[in-house]
Amino acid sequence: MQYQEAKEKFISTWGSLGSLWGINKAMAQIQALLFVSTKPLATEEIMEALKISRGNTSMNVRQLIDWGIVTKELVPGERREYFSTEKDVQELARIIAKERSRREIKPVIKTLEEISSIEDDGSEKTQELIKQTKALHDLAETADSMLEKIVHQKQNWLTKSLLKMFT
Amino acid sequence: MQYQEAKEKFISTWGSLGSLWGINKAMAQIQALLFVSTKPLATEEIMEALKISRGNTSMNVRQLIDWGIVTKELVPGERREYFSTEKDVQELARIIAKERSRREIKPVIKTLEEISSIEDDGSEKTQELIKQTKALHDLAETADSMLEKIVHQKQNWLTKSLLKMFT
DNA sequence: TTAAACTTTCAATATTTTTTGAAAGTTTAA
DNA sequence: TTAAACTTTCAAAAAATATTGAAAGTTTAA
Repeated sequence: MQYQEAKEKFISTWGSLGSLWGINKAMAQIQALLFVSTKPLATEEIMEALKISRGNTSMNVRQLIDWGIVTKELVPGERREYFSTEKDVQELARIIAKERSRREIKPVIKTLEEISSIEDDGSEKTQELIKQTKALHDLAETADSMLEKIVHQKQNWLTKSLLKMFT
Repeated sequence: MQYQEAKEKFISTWGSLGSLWGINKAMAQIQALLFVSTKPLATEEIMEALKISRGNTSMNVRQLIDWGIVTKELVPGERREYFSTEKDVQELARIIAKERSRREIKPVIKTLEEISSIEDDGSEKTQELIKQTKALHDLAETADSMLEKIVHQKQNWLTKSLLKMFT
């Protein structure tokens, strides 16, 4: 496998993986492209490399910036914007974990809380609903607080956590 | 909020959450319905409750069985099949973690391994590709082995792991 | 100012994913 | 056997999601 092939394979693998971490294909591919690029890229270069439209590039780059994964690089004397992504995988993982918690897990916890606190009319089905939503609520809270604590450790959190956990 | 409303809210919340753990809406809704049901349900009852077609019900129940989340219950003297889901949330989480690792993380690790082991021609861009895919590969491996170890702990793994990790 | 060089927006279009429903398949009891 | 009671399959349709591209907007330099 040569460079070009390997690079394309990486971008497409990472792209189709987008759904796993909750972003769309183009967004994931742009991030992948920047991730292995040796220098910041401009809109035009991204369009060219991924064969996607200007509009698509613009919107998805904006979203990546929203997520805090991509930053604008201003090159002195140049008008156009260049983009680069966080290159440290652990930092990347921290950002993603934090955003997913905020965007998805937290709202679910809130909803489960609401549901599990409906009035208990004593019927078996109501009690089952309360019991099961409470159990899920507790699981979600535990998982989220785990995520949160992980996210607050900066350096080498994953490795450190692993060591603590299994020694 | 009354029982029926609460139940519907639970099913729809859980359903739209499906994407978070990698399954489609109908599948997640069926699981949610069974999760708060006080007894196993037949195809007809699921169709009725979720207003989905027979074909859709059949295929998604089958997938849930594939995942190991739902089991057939044979009621003596009845021909039709009844279905129920794992009711213990921790066991549920274990099954999901295990399946996602098998279906998604493991194949990605393999691909990253392939890409990061291309021949180093000495050029800057090749070295960057190798370096970055290696970093992702290592992160994915660490995360997956963490998941794997968690998954092997049976009782109260989440709580136990948390305690170990943050004390 | 003006206009060139860029970025953003969004309605229309294309693509992907999910769902339907009717036909085919299977199982069981008589 | 047969036929009733069920389940599965899958091509077509619908729904959801992503993408395009041209027009509108913005910024900068002269």
